[in-house]
Amino acid sequence: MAKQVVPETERRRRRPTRQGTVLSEKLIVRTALRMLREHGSTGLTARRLGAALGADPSTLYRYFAGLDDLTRAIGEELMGRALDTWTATGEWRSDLRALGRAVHASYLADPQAAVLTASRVTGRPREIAVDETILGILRGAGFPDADAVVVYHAFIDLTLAFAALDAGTLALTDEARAADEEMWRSTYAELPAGTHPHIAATARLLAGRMNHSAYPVVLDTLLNSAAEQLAWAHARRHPDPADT
Amino acid sequence: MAKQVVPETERRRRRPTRQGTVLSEKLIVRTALRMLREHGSTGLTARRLGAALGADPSTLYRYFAGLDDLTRAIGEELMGRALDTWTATGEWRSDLRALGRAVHASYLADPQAAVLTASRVTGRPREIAVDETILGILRGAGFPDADAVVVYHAFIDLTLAFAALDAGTLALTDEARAADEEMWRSTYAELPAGTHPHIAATARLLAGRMNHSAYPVVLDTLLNSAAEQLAWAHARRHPDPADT
DNA sequence: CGGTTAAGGTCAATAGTGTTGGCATAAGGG
DNA sequence: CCCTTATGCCAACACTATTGACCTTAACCG
Repeated sequence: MAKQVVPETERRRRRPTRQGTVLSEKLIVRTALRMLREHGSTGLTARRLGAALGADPSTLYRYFAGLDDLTRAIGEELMGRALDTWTATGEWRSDLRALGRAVHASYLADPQAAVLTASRVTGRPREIAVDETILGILRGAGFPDADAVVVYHAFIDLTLAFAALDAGTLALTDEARAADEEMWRSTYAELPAGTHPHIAATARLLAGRMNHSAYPVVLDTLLNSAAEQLAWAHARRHPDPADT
Repeated sequence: MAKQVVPETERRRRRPTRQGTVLSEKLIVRTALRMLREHGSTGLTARRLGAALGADPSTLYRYFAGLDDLTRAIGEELMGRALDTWTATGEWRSDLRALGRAVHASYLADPQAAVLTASRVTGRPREIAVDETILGILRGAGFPDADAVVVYHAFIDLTLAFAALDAGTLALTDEARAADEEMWRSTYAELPAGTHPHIAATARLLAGRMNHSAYPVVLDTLLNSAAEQLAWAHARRHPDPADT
């Protein structure tokens, strides 16, 4: 059984569960997100999700090919949320910055889910929509296709990579985070200047920095570099007589 | 049992296993890396590792507090390998670039292990050594402490984030990768120009790009930006009369 | 409406997982 | 050479994802 999953759009009969709830992909994904929030990034199990839905765990396999498939659907949901909070202004740089931050923020809003999904390509509609949007912004700004593709690649990978990394620290349980911070204080902050002069000298500054994400800083350097690249490409096509 | 683990340095008695092998932290970590390479990033299990070592699975708990602890030790091993392949030249930019690439390469050399460890801070000696080295390069180059900390933070997070992301695609089993690439061709490459004009227009270029890592490109933009920052900081302290 | 079909629910079972308490044996210090 | 105890093994527990068989009932067609 459960070999083939009926696509959500062709689903016809909706039999209520023994406990009364009527299932749907959306309900399952939303419940899964809640489970992740409540029980941590390893707390999403078929049994637990089934119990929360008032359904047998095996029922999930009528909607998803496996937990892996469900995971991709969760990622798609996060991408969709990011796209929904974003609006275009027409200025390519601020549009890209806003879009990157929206994706990053959307993942960080559900860190436990982000940990599971950020490094996976889903190939689902809203993810494709994000890609199309980014390429559209770049090409609309005048980037030659070859340059647009390079910037697009760096932009999307950078954003997802930081989403995964930053979500990782947020997703720790309170307990684990406390242990981590304690570890930090007891090792990094206490290193003797004799063996580790540079860490010792900057320990105070480090403590203030490491709590924040480096994503905004790196994103801006990428956008700056892209802007220069665009200027060159433009100059090459419309040479300024004063430059010769 | 297994509540407290004896530190490797204080280990005295080494009783051979029933099948003759003599255990050690190093041997366990190396064997774990092999298991990951052979069986994928989810293929490291206590039972399997025990079998490969010729020991009972529970014996592992005499060496590590849990599989989680073992995972951190694996990350530490990858960091150490990166540091071993790197040598300083004294030129801060090329040193940083080489170090970043060494870490990135070390993780990608064991992608399945990298997936498990790249987003975790171990706090172990060789990881700290890498941090100390980076800060040393930056401060030695003349970066004021505040700037050095910002660049350090961006540098290390960028490197680890891309290591995790890029390892993720490399770590897929041949089967899963084939499915992924097929998915890519059947969705992205086939999107009609009507609904997704920008992806359609650049599909060929994208296919060539997405196989490579965006890390080198982004790393260089970060180093360029840092160099400018350094020039400004330097100019502020030694104003050039010609600039006024 | 009434009959038929199969979607979509449940149940039970399989083969795996991390982890721990209890026990035994042999290594190495005194 | 004896004693202690570190370090190995065994058995058990409470989990996990997933599947095949079964059964109920929703929805379509005449």
